[in-house]
Amino acid sequence: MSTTAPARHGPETRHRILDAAEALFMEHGLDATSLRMITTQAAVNLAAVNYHFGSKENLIQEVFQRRLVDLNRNRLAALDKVEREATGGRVKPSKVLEAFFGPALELACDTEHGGRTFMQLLGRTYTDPNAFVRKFLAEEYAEVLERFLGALYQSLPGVPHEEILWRFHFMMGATSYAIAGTDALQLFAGKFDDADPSRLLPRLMSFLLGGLRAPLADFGEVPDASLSDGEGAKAA
Amino acid sequence: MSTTAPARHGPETRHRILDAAEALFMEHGLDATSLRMITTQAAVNLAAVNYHFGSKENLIQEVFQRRLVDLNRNRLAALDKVEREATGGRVKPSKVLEAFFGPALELACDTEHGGRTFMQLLGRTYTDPNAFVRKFLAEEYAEVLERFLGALYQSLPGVPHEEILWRFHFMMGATSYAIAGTDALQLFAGKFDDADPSRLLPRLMSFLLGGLRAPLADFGEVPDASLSDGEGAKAA
DNA sequence: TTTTAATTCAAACGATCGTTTGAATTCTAC
DNA sequence: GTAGAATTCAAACGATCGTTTGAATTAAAA
Repeated sequence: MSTTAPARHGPETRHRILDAAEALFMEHGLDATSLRMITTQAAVNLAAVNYHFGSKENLIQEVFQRRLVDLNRNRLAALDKVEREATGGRVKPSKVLEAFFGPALELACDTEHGGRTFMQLLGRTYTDPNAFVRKFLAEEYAEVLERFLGALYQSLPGVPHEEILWRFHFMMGATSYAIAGTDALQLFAGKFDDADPSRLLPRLMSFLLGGLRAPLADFGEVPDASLSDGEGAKAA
Repeated sequence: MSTTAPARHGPETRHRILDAAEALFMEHGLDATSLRMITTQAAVNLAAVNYHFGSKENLIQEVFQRRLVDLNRNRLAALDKVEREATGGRVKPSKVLEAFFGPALELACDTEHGGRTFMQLLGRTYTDPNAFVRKFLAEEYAEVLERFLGALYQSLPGVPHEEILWRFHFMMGATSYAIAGTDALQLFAGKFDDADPSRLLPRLMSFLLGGLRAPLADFGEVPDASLSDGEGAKAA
């Protein structure tokens, strides 16, 4: 008994609130989810939220940070690995994309521990108009975005940075929708035979690489080599 | 005077409410926008909303329908034109995409009559978890989606329909984010030198075509011709 | 002008929201 | 066991929400 953790209620209550909030935020949205819905599902007292988190806004922030810290750390670690193993200091664009979108899709495949739920929530939160949500999401992504954009710039020499920026924006959009919209958007309802996220990765990666390597629009002829990395689009 | 419309208050009040609602829904989201905010900005009485629209839900629905009816009619007309002018009954995939995404981006360029505001609102509403919003959006898109998917199937013979479905999903995601996220998402804040929507169309079209024509992921070698339409990606 | 319908208006309704309070309870330390 | 901090709890707070009401005002019809 002396080795087991003391039966303090605090941490356990916090976790139950975070889990319930995550699921309900995903199901109904941030605004439409009340603290009473959360505390009821978590089987804790209503006042527990303000006791442990201070406010609903802080709770929202912790729901996202809990997962985003790990996700972005995995992304940076994957980028480190890619750059370390780069032949001749030249990193393939496809490897950079895999380092960024791979960990996200991997988390989206985890249906056991709520990873899928969270990624669906995150995808739709990117466009949340709430000022405070946008602010802390921007802060959470600042470092990762800076590193990956720099890596893409280096891996695509000669391509204007602004074009890369736009295409990375497009890719984040396609990915977010692919994850968040699978069953959230009913437009394609009944059309997808398998919404299995594990089959999503190769499909999406192929699409993203095709988009990244597409000829530039407004500019003159650009050598294909500068937009290609010599590898087929059969992503991992 | 006899030729001018009678100075009835009704229609004018309706329009002012719809315009104010559209702008505020875009700025704060559907839930976070109260009827009091709307009627204050529209300079009409609070009860006018329930008098003219019945409920907030009906108001939301009319805000979207007012623009979507025209947008989707333009899309279908563009597809009709493309199919009519097709050489040998064979429609190029790029033409189908232009018929779908062109009118949307065109509307997104209209900053004078709120078209841009509406398209930003629409883009983020695609992932709204509200059940009733999803339902009427799905109804509004059902016919258009059916026609364009059929056109894509015909224009890409040999490509599994499920793959086309996924890629169309990816394309809608990239487009929605490109429009809705330009200044909604602060992740790229200060990085875009020009967020001019008119320059967005060629950029986006090139990206989408590149993604659509990318080699399939899980399947064996597919002849390039089946994914290409012989035209460069320098979209209109 | 008189009648009648359409529209606007100030005021209030009940419900729900996030948050706070202060006492009751549980755990930790001495 | 006792003191003291940590946590839980039922209850209430003020604010805001969408909606309704019924009278006042305006427009159209007679």
